Amino acid sequence: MAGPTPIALIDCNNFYVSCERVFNPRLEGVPVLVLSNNDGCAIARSNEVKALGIKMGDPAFKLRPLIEKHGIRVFSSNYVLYGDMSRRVQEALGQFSPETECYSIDETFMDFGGFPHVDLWAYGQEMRGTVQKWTGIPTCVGIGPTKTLAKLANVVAKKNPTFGAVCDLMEESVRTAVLRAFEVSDIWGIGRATTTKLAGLGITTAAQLRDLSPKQARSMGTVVLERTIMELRGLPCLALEDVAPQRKGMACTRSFGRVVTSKAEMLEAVASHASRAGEKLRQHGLVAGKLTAFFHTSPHRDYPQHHASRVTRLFPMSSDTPALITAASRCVEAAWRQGFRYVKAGVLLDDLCRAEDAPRTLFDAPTEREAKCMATMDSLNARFGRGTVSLAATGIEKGWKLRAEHHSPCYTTRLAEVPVVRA
DNA sequence: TCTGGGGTCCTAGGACCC
DNA sequence: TCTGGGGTCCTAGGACCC
Repeated sequence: MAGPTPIALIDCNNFYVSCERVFNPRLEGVPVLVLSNNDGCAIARSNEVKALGIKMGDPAFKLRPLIEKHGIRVFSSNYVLYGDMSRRVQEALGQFSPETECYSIDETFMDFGGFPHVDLWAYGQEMRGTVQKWTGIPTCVGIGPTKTLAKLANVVAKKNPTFGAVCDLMEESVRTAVLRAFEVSDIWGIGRATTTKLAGLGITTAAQLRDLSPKQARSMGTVVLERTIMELRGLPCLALEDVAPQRKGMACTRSFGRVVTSKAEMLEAVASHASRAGEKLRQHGLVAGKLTAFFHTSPHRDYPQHHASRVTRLFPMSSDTPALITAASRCVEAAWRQGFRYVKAGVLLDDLCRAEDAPRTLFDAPTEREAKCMATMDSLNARFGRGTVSLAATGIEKGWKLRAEHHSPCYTTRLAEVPVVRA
């Protein structure tokens, strides 16, 4: 009888930092930090930066002294570049398994079943080598009988150099030894709240959690915790999803580059988010049935706080920018309260479905003309750059737009920014 | 001065029904 | 004194992830 199917997780090391380094080799060996949108906080750190004690999510303004002292190279996040590099990594991985699940921008689950005579550790190394050669991105590989164990193995491969960047936990005895030394808070699916609860039971290692009775887990947590325990025991509860499921919601939200206090500016900002949301819907061939607009003050400040949010149905379901802007503006008008210092706003879309599956109504006959108009706008913006054509409601000045002061070039997707090699 | 953005899943509780 | 039992559907909020 065949054993359990090995699942591999390949994860790019410090992905955003590695992307910047591919095109700027001088960043090799020096501390590099990538900031979130609005240059707000740390979201990717080179090993040198991690060694300085800088944590994920640390606010940038608090890091300024460290940045200067250690000459940390700082970048605004460049999602166009990272997205394109991710696509290239995926392409390189395709040849190593017929079944892969692109789990996030820098992680892929792969079914390693079906080649039982292959040394999985060596196979993992070969895969890493190929990705490195094709894209310049360094990776680590974790292998185990379940997704949770593959994730865990990947963390071990990253942290513990003795594994040589590939950690295979298919062997029960190796697994037990590793689980005993693995902190429960580092397990996939165990966050802060659960860690605290488990600590109350004296559970601090992965091995202890594995040995907790699923019944007890169910009573103190949820079915999610119960599944994690089964997965730690090597019994798969989470399937490899090689076809991406239909997405259920979509969000376009941004912090402002500065505080917003006027309704006129809020209407502009929310109209802009609605406009981007429309573009995203059309890109995916989707329509939405529900729209939420929200805005709020900064929870980190002492000012009077206000969180505003309104939901509205879209009927008929739509991806039409003017329709979304109208709905979003109504929400803002209804929720607006003067006298607060707002720092963030957004538009959320729910009840998504494919445009062709949307229920018809008696009154949505004229959509063809609108669809044509949107298609024309999208193609102009694709050809000449985002924002070439936009609705007046989204504003002209956009003084509230976010900051990005350390942006690297779009090396791989914008012709004018392709790197030039001089002889 | 200054703290991201975009997702998923699960549960409890209310409304409603027979 | 003393007010059923069992469904469904929906939503808000929590927890977690990258």
